[in-house]
Order: sequence, then C-alpha cells, then structure tokens
Amino acid sequence: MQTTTIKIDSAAIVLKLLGDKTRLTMVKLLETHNCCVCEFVEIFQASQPSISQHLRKLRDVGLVNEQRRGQWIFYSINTEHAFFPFLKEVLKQVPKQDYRIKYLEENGTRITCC
Amino acid sequence: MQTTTIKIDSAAIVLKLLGDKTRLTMVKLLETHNCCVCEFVEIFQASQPSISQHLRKLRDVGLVNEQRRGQWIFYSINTEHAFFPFLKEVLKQVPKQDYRIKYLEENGTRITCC
DNA sequence: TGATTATATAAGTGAATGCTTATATAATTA
DNA sequence: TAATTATATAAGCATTCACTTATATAATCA
Repeated sequence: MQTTTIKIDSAAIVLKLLGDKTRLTMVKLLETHNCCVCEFVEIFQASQPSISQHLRKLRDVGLVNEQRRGQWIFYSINTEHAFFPFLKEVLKQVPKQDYRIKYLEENGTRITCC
Repeated sequence: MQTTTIKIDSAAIVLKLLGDKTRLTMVKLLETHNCCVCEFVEIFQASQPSISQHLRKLRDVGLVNEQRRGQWIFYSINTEHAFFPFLKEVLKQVPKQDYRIKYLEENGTRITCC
C-alpha cells in the first residue's frame, strides 16, 4: 500500500519532467542518439543556459547520464534507472524526432568526436 | 514534419497534466471506476475546490467527461479523445489504485446512485 | 600562454501552478 | 419553501517554473 503510493508519486514526478516539450523531445532524441549540449542548443534554437537547465532537471532525477568527451559533454539515457522501463513505454507513444538529427547533419552542426 | 511537431507538443501537454500525483491517481482510478467529486474529496482528503480544479484541467483538454446524476456529477475517461490510446499506455505503467475505492466502500462513502 | 569554445551555475523576473477562502448555482430533502 | 448537499468558479497568495543575463570553469587552439 505504502509502496504503491510511493510508486505512483514517483511516476508523477517523471511525467511532470516529461511534460515539457523541450525535455520530452530531448529524451526522445536521446533514446536513439547521444547528444551534447550545443547540439540541443542548435536543435531547439534556445539559449545555452536554458538547455543546460533542462538537462540538469533530467540529470537530477537520474534519467540521463552525462559524459565528458573533450570539450563536449554528451548526454545519454540512463538505462539503469528504476524508471527506465516506464520511460521507454512512454517514449514508445511519442513520434520519432530523428529529422532533427538529420537537420544537424545537413547543417554541419552534428558533433561526432572521439 | 509540422504534424510531428504538433503531436509531440500535444503529448507534452497531456504528460504535464498527468505529472501531478492527484490528477494521475484520479485518471488511474477513472480508468476502472467512474467517480464523483465528493468521492475524490474523500479519497484525497483534499478540499472540494481543489478537487474541482484538478478535474476542470482534465476536462478542459477533454481527457475526461462529466455527467450529472442527480445531485452528483460523475467523471469518466473520454475514450473518444485522440490521446486516449496514449493515456491508456501511460496508465498501464502506473500501479492500480483500486484500494482507494475499497476504502470508500468500507467507509460507506462510495456513491452508487441511479 | 592567451583567446576561443563548450558548459554549468547563480541571480533575477514574469508567468503558471496549486492551494485557500468566499461565493454562486443546482438538486435534494425536510 | 427553506435548509442542506454537491458542485463550480472567482479571487488572492505563495511557490514553482522556464526563461534571461551575467559569470565561472574546463578544454582546445593559435
């Protein structure tokens, strides 16, 4: 009973995080492509701090991991997270956003270091 | 492209609505039991206006329907909503909340009119 | 080594959110 | 018909949110 209560509350926290179009799109993209901050800045045409702050929220609950590679910091989905299966199922319902990666590639702003 | 953008934005709006433990629990309950406002007041030990306002948000985007039966207004899931399949899949990931209905029944506060 | 690039974080701000209290309306009951 | 019950809604308020600008740090490059 208590466990159930805790679980649905945690689910609400995750859904709240996903309830923002920028973060939802980020996570959908990360499902298939690791991305760095500057790629997101380009994709969303948003300021760098704004993007960093969205990523921080995802990182704070552990849904994503960060990994530095050279001057870039790449983000990826944390598949070890207790809510990863939940996240996966939600993302399954969301349309692919791969065209945004294509845009980067055509744009020459896709980062493929190391 | 445009369609895809609109869809993921709409998905984010729905997820944001579900990203509140009260509304998420409400919708999970409504998945299996139609409920009236006073039942939610009892279940969540919340004020009547607070419950009404949560239901209004769900109603405003059309996720739930309301139907007056005598002095009560019963809420139900709108299975005709474009996002109903999406909602259904999300709810599938959320633990059942039926024990809350049992609580009403044992409590004598379950409304079963008409 | 100094300039540049990529990133994080802090502080400030306006808008949105979820609650409260107060009030209005609709149906039921005495 | 008056009182009660169920509900909606409006207004006010504290908190949260997503953004901005400003600044700091870390890595790379010239």
